[in-house]
Amino acid sequence: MSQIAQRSLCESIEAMESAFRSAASGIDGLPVDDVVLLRMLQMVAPALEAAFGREVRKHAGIGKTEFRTLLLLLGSDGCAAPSELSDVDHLGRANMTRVADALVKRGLATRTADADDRRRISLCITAKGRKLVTRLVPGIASGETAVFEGIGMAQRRQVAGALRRLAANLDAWNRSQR
Amino acid sequence: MSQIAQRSLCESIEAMESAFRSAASGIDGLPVDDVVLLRMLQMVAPALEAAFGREVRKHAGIGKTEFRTLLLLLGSDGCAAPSELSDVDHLGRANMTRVADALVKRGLATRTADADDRRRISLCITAKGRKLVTRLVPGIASGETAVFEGIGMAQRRQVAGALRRLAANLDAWNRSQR
DNA sequence: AAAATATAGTTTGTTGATGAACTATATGCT
DNA sequence: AGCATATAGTTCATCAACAAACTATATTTT
Repeated sequence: MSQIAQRSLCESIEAMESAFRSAASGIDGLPVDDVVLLRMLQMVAPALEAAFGREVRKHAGIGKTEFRTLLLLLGSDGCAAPSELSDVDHLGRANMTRVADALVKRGLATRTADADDRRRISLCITAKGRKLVTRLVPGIASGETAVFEGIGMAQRRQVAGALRRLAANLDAWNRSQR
Repeated sequence: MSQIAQRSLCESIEAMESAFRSAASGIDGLPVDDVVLLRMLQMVAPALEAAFGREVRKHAGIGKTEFRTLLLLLGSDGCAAPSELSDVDHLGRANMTRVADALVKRGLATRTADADDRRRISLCITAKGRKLVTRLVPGIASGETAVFEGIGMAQRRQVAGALRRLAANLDAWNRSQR
C-alpha cells in the first residue's frame, strides 16, 4: 500500500496553500501566490505521471518512460537515434540508454548501427512494440478523458500557453546562469 | 555539464508535440491534444523544480524538499509532526524521515518527542533554519517573478483552477482503482 | 595530414524518491 | 482486562533519474 495517500491530493493542496500563506504572513517579500501555484504544478504533474506509470506497468509491464519512447518512435516512422529521443523527451542520454536497454530486452525495440555514422545507432520499434501500444491506447484515451473532465478547451489553451511561457522563461533563466 | 540540455525545453516541447501528432495520425483513438498537454505539464514541472533545486543547493546546501519543509514548518508556527508534513507535501513518510534527518544533521531543525503521544515527534525549525529561509527569500522572489513573466493574473487563475480540477479527477480515479 | 574539438552512446556511482516491512504506541472493541 | 486494529516513524531494498567520465567516431581547424 502506498505510503503517500493518507490524504488525497486535493486535501494536500489545500493544506499546502494554507501552510504557505501562513508562512508568508511572517516573511517579508515572499510572493506566496506564485509559490503556491508553482508548488501545485509540482504536486499535480508527478501525481499524474505516477498514476499513468502504474497503469502502464500493470498492463504492459514496462515503465512510463519506456512506453512514451515507443510512442515517440511511432511518431518518427518507427526509428530514431537515442540522442534525438533524449532531446525530444528532455531526458539525459545516459537515461535513454537505460530505456533502450529495457525495450530491447523485452523485444519491443531493436538497436541497429547507422550505416553512415558509426557513432550513431537507430532504435526501431518492433511489431510486438506496435501491438503493445495499440492495445493500451483505449485505456489511455479513457484515462485522459476522465482526468480532463470539467476543463474546457479554452481553459486547456490557457494552460498550454502558460506552460509554453514558463518553459521559455526557464530557458532564458538557464541561459543567464551560464 | 548537464547531459540533458542539448536542446532547450521549448525546443523539446515543440519536437515532442510534433512527434506525438505524427504518431497519432497512425493510431486510432489517441487523444493527442490531451497527451501533448499532459506531457508538457510533466516536462515543465520537473524542469522548474530542478532549476529551483539547483539554486537552493547552491545557496543553502540543502535539497529542495528540505527547503520546502522549512517553509512548511514556518507556516505551522515553527513545529509539525512528520506525518502531517508528509501529508501536506504529498510525500511518503519514509521520505519525510530522510528529509528530517538531513535538516537535523545541519542544525536547521530539531526532533522532540510528543508529551501526549509517544508515537509522535515534533519537528521544529531552529533559529538557524529561520535565518536560512530569510536569506533565500529575495532570490526566490526574483526567480519566481522572472518565471511568471508574461502570464497575467487571469491566466494564472485559469491554470490554478485547471490544476485543482486535475487533482480532483485524479483523486476520483485513484478511489475507483481500489 | 595531423591535431583539436565536438558528438554519440555507454558505464559507473550517486541521489532522491518509493514500497514493504518493521517496532512501538494508541485507540477501539469485546 | 485483553485482544484487534490503526497510526507514527524508521529501516531497508529497489528504482529511475542524474552527473561525470569514458571510448569511439566525425568534423573542423591549422
